[in-house]
Amino acid sequence: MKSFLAITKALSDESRLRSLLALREGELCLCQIIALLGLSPSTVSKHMDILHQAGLVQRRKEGRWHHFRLSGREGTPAVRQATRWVMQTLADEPTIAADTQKLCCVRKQDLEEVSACYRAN
Amino acid sequence: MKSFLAITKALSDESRLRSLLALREGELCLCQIIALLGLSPSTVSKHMDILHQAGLVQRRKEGRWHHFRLSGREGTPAVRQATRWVMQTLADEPTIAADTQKLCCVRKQDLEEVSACYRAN
DNA sequence: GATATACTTCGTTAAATAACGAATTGTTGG
DNA sequence: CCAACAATTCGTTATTTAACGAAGTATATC
Repeated sequence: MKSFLAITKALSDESRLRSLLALREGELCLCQIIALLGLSPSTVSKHMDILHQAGLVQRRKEGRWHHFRLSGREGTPAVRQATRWVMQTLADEPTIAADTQKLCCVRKQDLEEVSACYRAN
Repeated sequence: MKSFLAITKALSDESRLRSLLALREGELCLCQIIALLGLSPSTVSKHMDILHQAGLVQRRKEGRWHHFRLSGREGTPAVRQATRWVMQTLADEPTIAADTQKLCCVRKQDLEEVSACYRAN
């Protein structure tokens, strides 16, 4: 029950849903998610921690950069089913379509560039 | 997005999850759910309203009694998928098993009896 | 029609949550 | 070693949310 509630609570925030959907196309660095959401680093870090605690995403550290990806096979059955549900239901949302656009640009940049960009704001 | 968030928010509270699971075996009257959860009528009424707004449950009024049931075929695809997920994942939870026991008794009583019981507290 | 009763609405309070910036941690490169 | 920097932790603030009881609404029964 507790772990199930961790999942539903993780899914009940728009920024976290957008982050999850953003990972559809593959791994992203925290700085890229910060650029996408336009929120402060501390806030985004917390969001990703909540998704990780719930088991919805996996993390990988490579030097200064922290990468996140969907749990996929590593997830529990509940997580896998939840992920399928979220992806299928939200894929056609306007917000998500816009994010996909934006991500397309973000992915082409160096990570250095991306973080320099949000530091400028 | 808004309607999806309505679902995830509705699912991110233990009392509401217990209520949903309780409806697995069929329709229940509000007073029966009050008896199950042991919360005040106003609180339970609010919980059921949140589940209804999210489309997860349907309501039916029969005189003084308000009955609730799972949306089933009446639900959107997102609702149906969410419901399957919840049911499959939580079916074996100890809390839910205990609720099932309790419900077994509650269902045998008259609705009159049931509400008299929580009014006593 | 009056009374009891099932539920809802409203106002209040306490706890959880999202957001931020400042300070801190850990890593890379000079 | 030190400066730059990606990310986290911490403390604060504003908003949301769960819970309750009191008052209101609607329905059955006398």
